[in-house]
Amino acid sequence: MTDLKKIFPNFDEELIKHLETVGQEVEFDEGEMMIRPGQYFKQSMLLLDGRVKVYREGENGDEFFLYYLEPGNACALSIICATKNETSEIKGLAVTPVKAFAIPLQHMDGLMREYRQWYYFVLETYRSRFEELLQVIDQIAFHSMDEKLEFYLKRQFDTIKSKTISITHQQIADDMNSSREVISRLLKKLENSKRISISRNEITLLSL
Amino acid sequence: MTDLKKIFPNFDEELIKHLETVGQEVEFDEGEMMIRPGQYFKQSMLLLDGRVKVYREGENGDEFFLYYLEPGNACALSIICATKNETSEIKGLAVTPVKAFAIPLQHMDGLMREYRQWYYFVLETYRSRFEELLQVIDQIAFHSMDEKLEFYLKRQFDTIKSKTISITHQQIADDMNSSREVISRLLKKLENSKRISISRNEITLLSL
DNA sequence: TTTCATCTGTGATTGCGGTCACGGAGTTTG
DNA sequence: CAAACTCCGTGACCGCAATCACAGATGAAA
Repeated sequence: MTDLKKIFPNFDEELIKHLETVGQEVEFDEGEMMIRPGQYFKQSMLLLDGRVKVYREGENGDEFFLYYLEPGNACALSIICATKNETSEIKGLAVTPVKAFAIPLQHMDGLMREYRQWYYFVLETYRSRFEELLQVIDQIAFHSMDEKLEFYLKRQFDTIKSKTISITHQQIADDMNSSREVISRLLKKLENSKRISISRNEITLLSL
Repeated sequence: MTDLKKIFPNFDEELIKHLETVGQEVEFDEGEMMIRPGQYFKQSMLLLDGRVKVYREGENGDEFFLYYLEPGNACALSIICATKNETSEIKGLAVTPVKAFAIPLQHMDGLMREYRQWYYFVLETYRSRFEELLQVIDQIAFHSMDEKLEFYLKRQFDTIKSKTISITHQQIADDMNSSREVISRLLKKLENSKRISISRNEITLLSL
C-alpha cells in the first residue's frame, strides 16, 4: 500500500487502484537531480513526500528559480512532455529526501479517458503552474531588484511554512540570477526596516 | 459549414461534427479586446483566422507581450480557466480581424472523455504555451536589452511571416516594458550593423 | 502649402545593479 | 589552537537602461 491515498485524498478508490497497478513508488536523496535539462521523460511523477526545486537553465549554466513542487503536486512538464516524448530545459532538484509515484507514460492515455478526475487533476496542475510562471514573469518584467527579492523571500517562507529559512546570500543570488553583493545589500536594507532579521545561513521573517 | 475542418485538418469527422453542434463561429474587429484582465471565461476559443496578441498586464497598466495566437491555436488559458471558472490577468488583443470558434465550457468534459484527439490537442496547446513562457523567462532573466530586442523582432518576423513589420518604436517599447529612446538607439545599432533597416513605422529584416 | 500631429534621433544626466577588491566574522578540520 | 574555508559587509567603480529635453523628419489634414 502506497501513500497515494493519503496525499491525493480526492482521487477515488478506483483511480488509486489503477495507479497502483501501473506505477510504483520511487525515492530520491536530498541533493539529487530528479529532472535534468535535455532529458526525455519516460514517466509522470506525482510527488508524495519532500520538496523539489524547479529551475530554468540558461545557456551558460546560469539558473533561475521557477517554483517548488510539493506533496500532492505533479510535475506538469513530466505529464505533458511524457505524452509527447519531448525534452525540456528544466532542472528539478530534490532539496529534501523525496518520495514520488512514477507512472510510465504509456498509461497516460488510458487514465485520461477513464477517469475524469485524472484529467481534471492534470489540467489543474498545468493551470496552476502556468499561473505561477506568469507571476514570475510579472516580477522580472515589472519590478526592481528589491521587490523581486521580497517576492522571492515570501515564496520561500510560504512553501517552507516556517519563519526561518536556511539559505546563503549566494544561493539567493544564484536563484535570482543576480550577485551576492547586491542581495546582501538589499537584505541589509530589509533588516534595517525591521522586516527580516539576518544571521549566518539564516533569514527569519519579522513582518512582510 | 465552418472553417474548422480546414484549420484543424487532423481533427476527424466525428469530432468536427460534435464541435459544430455545440459551438459556433464568432468574429472580432481589428483592435478589439478579446480577453480582458479579470474576466471570466465562459467558453473556449479556437482561432480560425487572424492574429491575437497576448499580453500580461502589470499592476499600473504596464503591459508585457507574451505571444501571438494564430489560426489552429487555441487560447490555452481559455481552455483551462474555462474548466475551473477562474479569472486571468491576461489581455488578448485582436491585431487583425479575427474569426474564432467558441465552445461553451460545459461541453469540455464530454469532449475530453470522448475524443482522444481533443485532449491531445488541449495538452499540446498547453505544453507549447508553457514552453513559450519559459522562453520569455529566459529572455528577461538571462539577457540584456539588445538581445531581448532581437528575440522580440525575430518573433515578430516569424509570426507575421514577412520581411517587413509595421510598428513604431514606441509600440515595441511598450511591448517590452522599456522606453522609446532605448529601443530607438538599439534599433539604430542593429541598422548600423546591417541586420535590419529602419524607416518610419516600419522595420525590415536584412539578416539575423 | 502651411499646419499639425506623430514618429524618430541624440545628447546629458541619473540611478540601479553588476563587478572588483578587500577585510572581518563564524565554522570546521587537523 | 591554528589554519583553512565559507559566509557576510562595504566601499569604489562602471555600464546599461531609464529619463529629460529638444530638434529634426515625415506624413496627414486643412
